Amino acid sequence: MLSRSEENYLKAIFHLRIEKNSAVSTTELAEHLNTKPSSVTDMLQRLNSNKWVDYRKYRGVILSRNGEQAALKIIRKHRLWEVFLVEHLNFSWDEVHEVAEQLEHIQSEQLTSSLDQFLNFPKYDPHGDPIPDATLQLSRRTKKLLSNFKRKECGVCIGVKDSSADFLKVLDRLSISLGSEIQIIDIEEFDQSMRIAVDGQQKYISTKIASNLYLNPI
Amino acid sequence: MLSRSEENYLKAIFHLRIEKNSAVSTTELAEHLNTKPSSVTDMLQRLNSNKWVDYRKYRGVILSRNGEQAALKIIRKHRLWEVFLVEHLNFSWDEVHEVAEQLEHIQSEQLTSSLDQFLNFPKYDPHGDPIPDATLQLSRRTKKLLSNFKRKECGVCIGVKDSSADFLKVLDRLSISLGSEIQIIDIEEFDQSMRIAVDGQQKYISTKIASNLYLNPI
DNA sequence: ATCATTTTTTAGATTCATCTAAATTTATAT
DNA sequence: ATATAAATTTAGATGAATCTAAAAAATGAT
Repeated sequence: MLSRSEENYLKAIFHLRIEKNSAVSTTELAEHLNTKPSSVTDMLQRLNSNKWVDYRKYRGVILSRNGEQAALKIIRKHRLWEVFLVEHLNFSWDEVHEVAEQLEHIQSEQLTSSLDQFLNFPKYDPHGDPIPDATLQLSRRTKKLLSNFKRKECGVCIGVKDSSADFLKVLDRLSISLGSEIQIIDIEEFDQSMRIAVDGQQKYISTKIASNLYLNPI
Repeated sequence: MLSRSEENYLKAIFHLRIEKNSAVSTTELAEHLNTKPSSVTDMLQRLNSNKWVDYRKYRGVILSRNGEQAALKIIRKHRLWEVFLVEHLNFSWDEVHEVAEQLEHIQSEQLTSSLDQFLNFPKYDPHGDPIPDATLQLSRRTKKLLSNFKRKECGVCIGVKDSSADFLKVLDRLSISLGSEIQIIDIEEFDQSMRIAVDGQQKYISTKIASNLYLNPI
């Protein structure tokens, strides 16, 4: 069985791999996990010899089939718990992450599947990220950063790229949440900042905000 | 902060202390925690130097004020999660323990108090054990083993002494659950086995069963 | 009160996950 | 192409939590 630490490594590799689409480097992992490159090397050697990852000295690491399945199981639990916390325990979307980081390590198939059922088999978590189903399949839908939209275009908010508490609080202040309908009214040539309508209400937003918000184009 | 292992020691000391009402010995702890006496000694020395327990060489251990509060917090979480699992995720009362053993270590005041509220501030868990409230106070009520009842006496089932899955399954088979009204019809002189009525239905039960079932006398 | 038995502690080793410092390999810039 | 910088790995150490084996203390039976 995987230790908690091994689980965290697999999850980190999974996430970094998606962001970059190439093998994940020791340093990246170390930064992501708040640890030192030398510790990462140690762990990668262990994970490699147990066939959870494919790791080559100096060349980075990718998940094996088993490692990917393991990572998906953890992500499934993480996101299901996030839904539970937000929908039933009144957590706000910037408060869930830390607790879900702990809950994702609970080992019980029965718990995971009952929770899934209790929540009515949700497909997306409170940040709009897809929840792997019981067979570990992920739903996919077109998502485009708001910053890539043009004047007059429209979309529904379906997720965030940066899910830091700071950013999520900004969105709360702008009354932007999952499902909000957003239309681009104008884009400032000078700095690419945008004037948008959120469910009809006009707002000004910076490029940084626009480049962290995912919309599903209408 | 306490490690998971330290938390388990404090909880074990708390439980064993209640059963015995005297200082808890190294060997008892080792048995309860499935570990070796020498490991227990090590841990007790650490817990002692951090003031979680009062431990004297060769004399056993009791919890300090802090240690007791810490133990109660863990027990509170354990029992709240048991209620959640049974009432909302359809776990049976013999399935909850193992999962609750994991969930009790999740660190989040907000989670504990929201869960408490979500469950409507339950006072007892699915085995009838009292749940410490937010101030860590335990409800108390008279409970008497069924084996100590006399002919004709009556009571309501409020808990079990042995909460092993095996015993709980026996109770399920006898349709005895928390809240069941039980009357002693007859006691066999020879072996103290009992004929009882459970919510009106007559059943035969062994002394061993009777001495593991708590009733609140009517 | 003494000795055998039981319990407990100490000493020393092991594994996991981490660290720092040094060595090595790869990448980059001229 | 080579030197310098950056990234990575290795070597050796540490602390938590455990173990086994040996030593020490407490208990209990005569």
